[in-house]
Amino acid sequence: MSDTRRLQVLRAIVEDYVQTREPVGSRALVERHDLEVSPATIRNDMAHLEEEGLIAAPHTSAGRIPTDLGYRRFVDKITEVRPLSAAERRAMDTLVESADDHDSMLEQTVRLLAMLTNQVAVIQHPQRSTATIRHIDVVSMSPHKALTIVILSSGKVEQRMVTLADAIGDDSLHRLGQVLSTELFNRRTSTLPLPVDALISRVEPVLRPTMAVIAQAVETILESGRVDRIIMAGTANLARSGRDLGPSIGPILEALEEQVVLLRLLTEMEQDRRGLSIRIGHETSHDSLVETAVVAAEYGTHAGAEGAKLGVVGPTRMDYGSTMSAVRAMARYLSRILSEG
Amino acid sequence: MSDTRRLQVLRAIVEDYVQTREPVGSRALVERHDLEVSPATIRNDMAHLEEEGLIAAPHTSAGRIPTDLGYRRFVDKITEVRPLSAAERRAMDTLVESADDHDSMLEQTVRLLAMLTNQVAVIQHPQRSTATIRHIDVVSMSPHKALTIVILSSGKVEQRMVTLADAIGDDSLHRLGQVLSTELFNRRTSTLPLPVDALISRVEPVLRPTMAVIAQAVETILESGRVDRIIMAGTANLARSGRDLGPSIGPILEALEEQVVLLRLLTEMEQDRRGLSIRIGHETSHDSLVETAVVAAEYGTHAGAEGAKLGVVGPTRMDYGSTMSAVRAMARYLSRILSEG
DNA sequence: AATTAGCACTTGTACTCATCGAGTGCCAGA
DNA sequence: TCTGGCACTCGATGAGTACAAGTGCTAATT
Repeated sequence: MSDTRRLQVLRAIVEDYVQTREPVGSRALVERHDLEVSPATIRNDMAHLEEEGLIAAPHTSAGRIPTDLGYRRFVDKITEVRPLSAAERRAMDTLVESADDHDSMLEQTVRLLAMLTNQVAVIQHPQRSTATIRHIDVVSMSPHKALTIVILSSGKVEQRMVTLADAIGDDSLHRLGQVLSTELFNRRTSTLPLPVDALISRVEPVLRPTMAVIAQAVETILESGRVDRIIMAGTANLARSGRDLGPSIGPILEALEEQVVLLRLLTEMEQDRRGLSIRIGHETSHDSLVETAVVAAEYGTHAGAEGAKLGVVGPTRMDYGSTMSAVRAMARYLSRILSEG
Repeated sequence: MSDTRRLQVLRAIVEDYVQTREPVGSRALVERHDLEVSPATIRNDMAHLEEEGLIAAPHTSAGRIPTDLGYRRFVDKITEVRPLSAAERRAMDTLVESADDHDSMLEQTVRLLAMLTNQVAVIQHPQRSTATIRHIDVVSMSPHKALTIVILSSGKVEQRMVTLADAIGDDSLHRLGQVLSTELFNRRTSTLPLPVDALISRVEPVLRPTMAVIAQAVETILESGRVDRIIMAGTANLARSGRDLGPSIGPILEALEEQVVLLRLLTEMEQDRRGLSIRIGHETSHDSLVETAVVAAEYGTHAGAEGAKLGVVGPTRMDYGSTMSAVRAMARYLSRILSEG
């Protein structure tokens, strides 16, 4: 009773099903793959696999399809992470050229990932906790409006408009910015609250109410940096693989738009030894995602530090091999670019 | 031959069809609306309307459904822009609270609009041509990296990372920022190219190569401001109204992700006397949007100036009355907030 | 012990055919 | 100008049938 053949059968079932999107039977299996045994033998193996819960038959007289568990074993034990094709690598290299600012970098990345995988791609904004304050600027916009701008070591630029009680001149505002810059330089964004009183005492009395307002704004900016965000691309691909997802693409889109769900999922997911995190079907523990799988990888961190993830969301019936390779390559590529500068 | 009754019939057909999504027949019509005539009379009217191309029968023995032209007349001649409900108004008022920076303001707006209308909402980033430069900052990020930041009068903040050949100190970079700020203050973003040579001559020789790089970055930033962008929300709503759009929601999503299409469409659309722009079905002159309608309105401009638009995209079979009112109210509301500061 | 051939059985799919009902168009009459 | 009546069209629905794919099991084979 060769145990290895069973795995071979499972592999064949997954591959065929992924390709044809139809339940696969014993006859077709021996024909398409060079298993040197008869259909009857395969049937026995399939019966075993079914007992183990790795495959299931939608109807008595239909072939078998992999269960979530079946995909899981396939992913864990069988499939190899495929190397990237030349074309894919080339596509990635064009990315760096259009790398303007930090945000659009992420945006380009997620688009490319969506294109490469033909699926919905998502990327998490990097956690900001390790970033430090690089510079703070206060610019007058109108007599009673000022824009507070915080520049972080990660290259991210945050802004917030504040309303001032008094009309303050451009110069004075600018000075406030300088004070804030000096006082808070290199401070971790995660260490809150700010020493607002100390900051206020650094400026002459007439500016103090204004300083209070602006320090408050800075604090709000830093505060808001804690809630993560997600960028998404390729939702149209969802529709394309619509047949795989039943008529239920509505709920899926909703779940994706509801960034909270995805964020929690992404942060919960733990990387395996290959540097990938995968959740299949019910493993997502979210009802509207039972027919989808999430493949993700961390980026931007050197071993250990808590990092943000990027990945794709697609039907459980997806080509795991190439998806996994694309996601991992993308994560590595982005990490490299980000660390380079 | 009361012409007004015909319009009444058209209105009834549109309203019933929008509500029931089923072809509406003469009998149902007289029952549901208090037209004080017999079905036969209605049939005559319908025959006329069909001749005019306002309605059509999917099959010989089915009721009628409005054509694009029918919707068009309905929108132009019949429907009234409904006032907002109290709940809707309340929802809008909560918006201003979460109004952090400029970008997230737009983002919140488009989300709210999507929620209110249960449709896909889009918003165009404001044209920047009338904006002026408010402040420019150069911040050192690492020995050979600097972040160039441009703050515009519209409240928008743009950034770009540049690589420096020489290692330049924080102070020197800051001075470059000051020079740029002073020289370019209040300059229109649309007047390019920059007087790069003049700028360079303003700083001591040792900083000149650096200034060249940074001036170039500023120019790139201003340049890129010309291409508009679109923010979208509520794509999940597309799926919900899937039955109205046939199985074709894939192409629609693609067209929406392809921002160019939508951008051109939005800018082409002209406002009618009610302050609304509407394109129905084929009027969008885009194949994958033949089953959709776009309702948009300008925002952020005081009479005449070229402005950006916001709007929704939904099935032609939509509730035009409430959609129109929501879009217009949203545009006005946003305009007010933006002008207030 | 593993494999195979054969066979009865299940069940979803495709197809045909008849029926039904909603709705029309048109004509004749009010 | 409107209305009642009527013949006609055509999609939807449901029943019945044949078919094909695929299984599980048993008995024979290696």
